[in-house]
Amino acid sequence: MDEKGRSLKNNNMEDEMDLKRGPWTAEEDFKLINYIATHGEGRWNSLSRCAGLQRTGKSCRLRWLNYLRPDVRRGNITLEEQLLILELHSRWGNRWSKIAQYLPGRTDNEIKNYWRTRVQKHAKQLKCDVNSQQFKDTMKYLWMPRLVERIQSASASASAAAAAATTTTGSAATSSCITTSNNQFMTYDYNNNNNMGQQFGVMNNNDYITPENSSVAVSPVSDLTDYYNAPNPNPEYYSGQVANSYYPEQNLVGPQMLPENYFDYSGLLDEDLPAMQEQSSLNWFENIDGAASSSDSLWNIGESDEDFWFLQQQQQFNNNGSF
DNA sequence: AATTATTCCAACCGCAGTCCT
DNA sequence: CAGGACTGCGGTTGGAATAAT
Repeated sequence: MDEKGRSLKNNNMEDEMDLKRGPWTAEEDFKLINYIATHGEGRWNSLSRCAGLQRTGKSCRLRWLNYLRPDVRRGNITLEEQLLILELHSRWGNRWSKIAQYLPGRTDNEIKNYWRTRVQKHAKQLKCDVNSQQFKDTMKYLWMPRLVERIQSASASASAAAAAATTTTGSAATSSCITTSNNQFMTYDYNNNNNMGQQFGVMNNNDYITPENSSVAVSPVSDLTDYYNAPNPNPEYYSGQVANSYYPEQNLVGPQMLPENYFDYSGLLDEDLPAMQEQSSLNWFENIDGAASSSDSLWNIGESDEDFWFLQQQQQFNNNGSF
């Protein structure tokens, strides 16, 4: 047995050597970092030997990728990251590495852990299977809109604070926009009290350029309120048929038909994702971190309140058969 | 304060696909 | 082309930390 009490199955020649398992020591980390700094990564088995580590190549690779790599982003998963994880998981399922590609600095392992510990926990609390339609609907119609609401709330607070700090006397923001690196944006219409009023959509950067012309902004854009309130140019945009084309695995007809102004991610297209990746970071995550820190995680801080709220909503759903 | 339960996450495993000789 | 080595992925485990009793 190893340090963690696991049985040591020898499935290749390397394991028959006296290789170390279990937690890495600082000395081992140091050796690995130094070696990679000099020689680069890859060829993990030989790397392990050459670096003087009594570890399998696999173990070295994992340690480097999940922990030691300089661009590994540590700390709580932000609200925005949670939102993206939920969205991408609904799209791709347990394709953790694929999902991780769109959360710069986050590892597949971390996302997988997040899903198992946080999301599955809530499915358990609701006494439903994490893969059930009920839970998927709950995520789509309750959690994700709720997350957007919280994100917008946090960004609105940040904007207000920033405005106060600069003693700017602009008009009151009635809506807020988070733009991403390319042409993704999330918006919440504060004139619409319906939680389902949030949307994901696509706009060109030409349409909205942030004050700093940065790739990202969390800023009041009251002048865009009309834009968001305007009838959608494509009426089918919100139709069940269109929704079904984005969520083909779900039969969104009848009682499961999407509510009007449902929480729509249709603007987040697969072909947009590589562009997001190219930006090397989803700056909107970075930008909102400070603002979101007070409500760091839906499932962390204030968790009991969220749980209560969530269970209430779920109960309502159970009573009414709809949200 | 002590004990028990729960949560979190680093590290492991087996498997499948790819690369190399 | 075959077979072994390597790499990457998703699933699982178990110990440390934290919360609840």
